[in-house]
This record gives sequence, structure tokens and C-alpha cells, in this order.
Amino acid sequence: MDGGVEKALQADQVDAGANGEAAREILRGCVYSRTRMLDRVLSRIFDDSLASGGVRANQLTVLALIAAMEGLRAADVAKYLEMDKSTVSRGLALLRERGWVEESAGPTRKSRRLGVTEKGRALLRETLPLWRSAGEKARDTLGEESVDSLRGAADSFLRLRASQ
Amino acid sequence: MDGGVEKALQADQVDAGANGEAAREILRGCVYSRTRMLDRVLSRIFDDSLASGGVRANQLTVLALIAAMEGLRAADVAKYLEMDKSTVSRGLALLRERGWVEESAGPTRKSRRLGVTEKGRALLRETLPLWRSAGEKARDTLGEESVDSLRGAADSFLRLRASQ
DNA sequence: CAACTATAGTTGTATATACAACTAACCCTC
DNA sequence: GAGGGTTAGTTGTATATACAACTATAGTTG
Repeated sequence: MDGGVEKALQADQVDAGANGEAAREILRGCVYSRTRMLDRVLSRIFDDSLASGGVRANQLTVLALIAAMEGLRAADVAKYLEMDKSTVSRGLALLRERGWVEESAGPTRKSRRLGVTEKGRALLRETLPLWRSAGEKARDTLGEESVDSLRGAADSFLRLRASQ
Repeated sequence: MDGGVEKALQADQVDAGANGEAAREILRGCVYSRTRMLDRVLSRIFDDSLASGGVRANQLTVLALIAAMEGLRAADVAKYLEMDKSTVSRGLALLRERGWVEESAGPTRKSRRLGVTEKGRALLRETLPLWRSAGEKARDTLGEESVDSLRGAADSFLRLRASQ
């Protein structure tokens, strides 16, 4: 163990034995790398909590979106969650395989509407407590402040997106 | 296009044609799904900006960390960036293949120290402007507020982690 | 209606990610 | 110093992710 190095990633601390200005600038306070790190922490917590339910956090997110707005198409899911359509395509294939989601032919042959099956609805009900406890664990791990800031960030992004 | 549905993911708005309490609770203000969404947006921006440099944002993050703290081991990288050791293992293999990172035998046979090659350092210098412009684009896309909140979230998490 | 353009979805490819299981090496204690 | 516990790293497997290229369909316009 290293002791002091534990603090290495805190802003203003990455400069000890450094050899490049570029490296420091990329690490110090970069939004991308930091958000990604937090995302990894959160994914770990949520996936772990949901494991006993047999779903991944990401899958449950998509399922919940479809449940909340029946009749969406794959392309809509992609737009709302800022995913690539190919990612959604493969993700939905898994949800269909597991019997949580079904497609129904829409008005035209191209637009297939998505719906949650009874099995999918049951899953949502049953995993809700797991989801809640994951949220609590997230607060414990990241701290009240971090969680609130993250939510705030998302809110202002969503507001901005909606207004454009 | 749908018009009003554009706002669907804003807090307090996911309840229109919904059919399940669970679905709404999972969507409304969930830290996990929102952070992940922001991460996707940021990854898109940074990967796109860096594409002409031939690196992925994630790779540059790891490279910068190694450059800033020469002598790290793979396990250290995993700890600092909150990654699984297997993820780091595979990521480093790519960085080695491309000639940006090298390993040197440490004191014992087990601890292999990581270092950035001259080629790797050149890459860091050359991609710095791309990284900067990605940061600006992130501000434009997410909004000033979001970016600041995200940084704040990461800072308070890092403080918490360092104190434990 | 034919041609163009835009949209929906799938598939190939490469990376990122984690858990589990495994090997190897280190460390400590008896 | 032999065993037991810990740590470092790799590999198998499954999911998540995106870009590019492709097919198919829808809509638009001359």
C-alpha cells in the first residue's frame, strides 16, 4: 500500500512525480474521466444489488422506460436515453429473449411498437425494493453531496435538451 | 418527430400514459440511469474529438494517469480509476500493442511497473488540443451548470474516498 | 410515378466493462 | 521452511457501447 497516493486523483494533487503538463491537464478536473469513474462506481452498486433479481441495471432502465411509455419504438428509446440505435437494438434482443419485452406491429410495417409483457411487469414490481436499496447504498458510498450534484447535473441537461 | 415527448425524461414528467408505479420510480430521478446517460453523452463528445488523434478518451485517461505517476502497477490504476483489474489488464494490452505504454520489471517478479514510452508522451502532447476542444464542446452540449455539478460530484466523492 | 432523401433496424467490428475462476507470487506466522 | 492468507494478473464469458455499412421502408418532390 502507498498511503498518500490514495489521494492522487483529487484535484490539485496530481503533480507529484509527473513528467508532462499534458498528463496533468487531462487528469486534473476533467469532466469526462470523472463522470466515467462515478458511473463505474454506480454501475457496480446497482448491478450488484440487482443481481439476485437476474437483471442488469441498464436493462431495468430500458424496461422501465418502455413500461412508462408503452408504444415507443426502438429509435425513441435511443433518443431518450442518448444511446446509439445499434446499442438499443442489441439490448432489446436480450430483453425479448428473456420474455420481458414484446414487439407489436404498428400502423406501418416499419414502425414496431414496444411493450412490456406480464412477466416484465412482474419483474419491475419485484425488483423495485432492490433498486431502492441500491439507491441507498449509492448515497452511502458516494456521499449525499455527490448524489445530489449528479441529479442536478442530469436535471439541467434534460431541461436544456427539452428546450432545444 | 413527436414534439412533447422530447421532455419525457424530465423529472416529474414521466407519468403520462404510464402503467406501473415501479417504472415511474425507477425512471424519476434515478442517479444511476441519469449518470449513465450523461456518461454516454460525454463519451460521444470526447471520443469524437479524439478520433483524429487515433485514441479513445478512456485510453488517454489511463495514459495520462501513468504519465503523471510513473511506476504505477496495473492494480494501482484499477484502484484510482475504480475499474476492475480485468478491465485494466485488457486495456493495458491495447496500450502496449500501440507502443504507448511499456512495462518494466520492478523489485520483485510480481510487481511490474508501468511507464509511458516516448511515443506515448508524444501522443499526450499532440492530443492535448483535441482534449481541450472536447471540454469546450461538453460545456456547450451539457451546459455550464451540468459540467460544474459533475465536477463537484466527483470532487466530493474523491474527498470522501481519500478520507476513508 | 420515379427519384431522392430521410428514417428504422440489423450486423460487423472494436473497445469497455465486470464477475468468476484460475495461476503465480508474495508475506506472515508458527 | 511449510502452510495459509493476500495480492497481482490473465482468461472465459456476457453485456454495454458506438461507428460504419448495409437493407428496407417511409415520405417528399419534381
